[in-house]
Amino acid sequence: MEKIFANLNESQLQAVKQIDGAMLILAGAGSGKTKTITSRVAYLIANGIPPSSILTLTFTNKAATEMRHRALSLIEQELNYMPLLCTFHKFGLLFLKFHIQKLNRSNSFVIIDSNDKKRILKSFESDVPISLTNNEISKYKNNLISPQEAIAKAQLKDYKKIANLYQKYEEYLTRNNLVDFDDLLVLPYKILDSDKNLCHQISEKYRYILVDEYQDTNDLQFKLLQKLTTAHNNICVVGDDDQSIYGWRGANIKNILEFEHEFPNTKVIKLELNYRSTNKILKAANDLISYNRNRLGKNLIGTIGEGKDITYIHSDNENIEAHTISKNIQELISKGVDPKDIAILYRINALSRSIEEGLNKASIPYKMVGGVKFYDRLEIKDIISYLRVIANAHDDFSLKRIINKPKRGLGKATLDKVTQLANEKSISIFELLTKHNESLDGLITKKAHQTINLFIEQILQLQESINESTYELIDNLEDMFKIKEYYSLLPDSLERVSNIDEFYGLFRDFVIQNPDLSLDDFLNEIALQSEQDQIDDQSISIMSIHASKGLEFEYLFVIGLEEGFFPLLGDGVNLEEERRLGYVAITRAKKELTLSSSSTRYYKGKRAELLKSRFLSESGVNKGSLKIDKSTSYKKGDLVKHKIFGIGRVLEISKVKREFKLKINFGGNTKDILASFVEKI
DNA sequence: TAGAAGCAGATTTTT
DNA sequence: TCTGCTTCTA
Repeated sequence: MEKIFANLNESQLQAVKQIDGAMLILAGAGSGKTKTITSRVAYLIANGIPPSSILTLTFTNKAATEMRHRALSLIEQELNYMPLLCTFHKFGLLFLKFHIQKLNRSNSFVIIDSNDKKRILKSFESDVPISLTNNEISKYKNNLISPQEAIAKAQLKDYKKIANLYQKYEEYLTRNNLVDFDDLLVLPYKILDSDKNLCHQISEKYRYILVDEYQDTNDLQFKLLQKLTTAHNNICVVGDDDQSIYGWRGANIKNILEFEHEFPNTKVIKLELNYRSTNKILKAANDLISYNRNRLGKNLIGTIGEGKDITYIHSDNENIEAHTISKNIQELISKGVDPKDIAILYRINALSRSIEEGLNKASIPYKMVGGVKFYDRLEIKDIISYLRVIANAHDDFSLKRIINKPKRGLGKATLDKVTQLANEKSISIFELLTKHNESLDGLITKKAHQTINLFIEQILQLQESINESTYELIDNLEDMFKIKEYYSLLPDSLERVSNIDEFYGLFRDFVIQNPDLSLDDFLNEIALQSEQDQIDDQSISIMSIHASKGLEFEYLFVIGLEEGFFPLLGDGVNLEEERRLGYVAITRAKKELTLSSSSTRYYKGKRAELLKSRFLSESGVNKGSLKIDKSTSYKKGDLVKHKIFGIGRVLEISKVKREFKLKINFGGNTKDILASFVEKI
């Protein structure tokens, strides 16, 4: 027990020691959130709660892994049962493995990732943009709206189309026994919702539920938690409303703001002591976030001293900015600072280019976090597609991806004909090629037909081979299709081939470590795995602010503090969420923070003139920057000045998400403009 | 069928 | 400006 309590402050101790009931732990940045949650798990077990009745849910595998390690290091007794500590999605996967048959589906399903989803949608050939369709389908699913309901509800033409695509997509998934990320939460919810007994049983099983990063839960995750707590009220959530930055993805900040109302007798504990940053950095963060209204309210209190002033750099353009920052970083490194303690953050990935150039010129090695993910790489996706086809030959989608890779002379023309015929017969392509092989006669060239037959033969052979040994599958696959050889002749061959080797190694490891699991299991496992951020020990890191969440750096640079870039302005932008992003960015810094802005920036082929970000003044870093007075109000008839349109008169004032939108008449031209873009004169 | 040229579109993205 | 995808041509 002493080991568990060691190094916990009073509020942390309180959060750890209360076993029963609902609890909301508001954990500010750097306040020892992980320590608290893992100590709590250890404490529950030390108090005789069976590990099997504790469920801890996180958002990332990384968080889950780290917590598992830390919790286990605190648990002193021998465990014959590990407490389940995993991501929401993994939990959904485990649940579906046992219960998906309640929906009349087989548990040999395969998980598809968001790229696969887009490709499937694309194959439906619609004139509605894929990204919109993709998002809307996700929304439908998360709001538990069925395709039929969506079709019935749709008013606009495009939405009718989207609703139809949604239906097609869902049919495609069930037909191919595929499951997307949304399904991993939606389907378990549906099952629990329709089967009260099972719901009660599961809730009884997990009598103690902990949720990490609660501010990022969406409506469905909330509903799922309600189901899991039908038999009790033992739910402990940890989060920080000020760090809610995934609203655009469906995370609902209301979940944390209204937690106390949803779960009876909630005990609220605030962790405000910060063990990460200097007081100066914390003050900037506190000042900035104080401009938000939609928050529970808390302050970060420093524990490690004043520290240095925040540095502010303003440059004429992004190249000078990159140069200056590179120089500063060189200086830090020459003073003996470890490069891995340095990071550069930006709001949008497009800003990385100039910085990368600057770093390259200065010969500073860097690691870009959150670039192309390992499993998203072309060569890896190809091999995964091979494995998928071997696991489930009716996966048309994967089959199409590999049927001409390596090139075997099966082009678009052939493939289109085959696809069309399969569609006509309402069977999978594989089925067409095996059972109705003769129907291809005359349809495609003789050569193509022969090639297809050989290909099918090879796939069938590999399918046979896994019954004997999964371990050798990879070697057989490589022997048969020479994928490495194919990639060794293409650009970036060195990297690609080494990626392939790494993947092969991963596969073999998995088979050795999980001899009972099937190829399906392997595929599902990797679908849920994002890249483990292996931050290179040798180099500094550059990444988006989103990607920096949960990380910390001694020396931190945040670039692009300009109106329009950060905060990003435009359609559907939520200024408070932008501000929370600013808060997340600032609170990543431990020792020294540098904020940087530029007067102009090349973006989408144009050089844009920019104003300094309001966040600079709100955080007290640059008083002279654009200051948006909380009390500034416009009246009809006020004269205002716009950088481009010049002087105009306000005709109308409306409010969009806490921002004022003005209708302004510029010499006869009427325009809608956000108040932050004009100056009152 | 495979490369070359032409063209739209370009926030953030834990799973 | 740069990327990734479609269309064009040998």
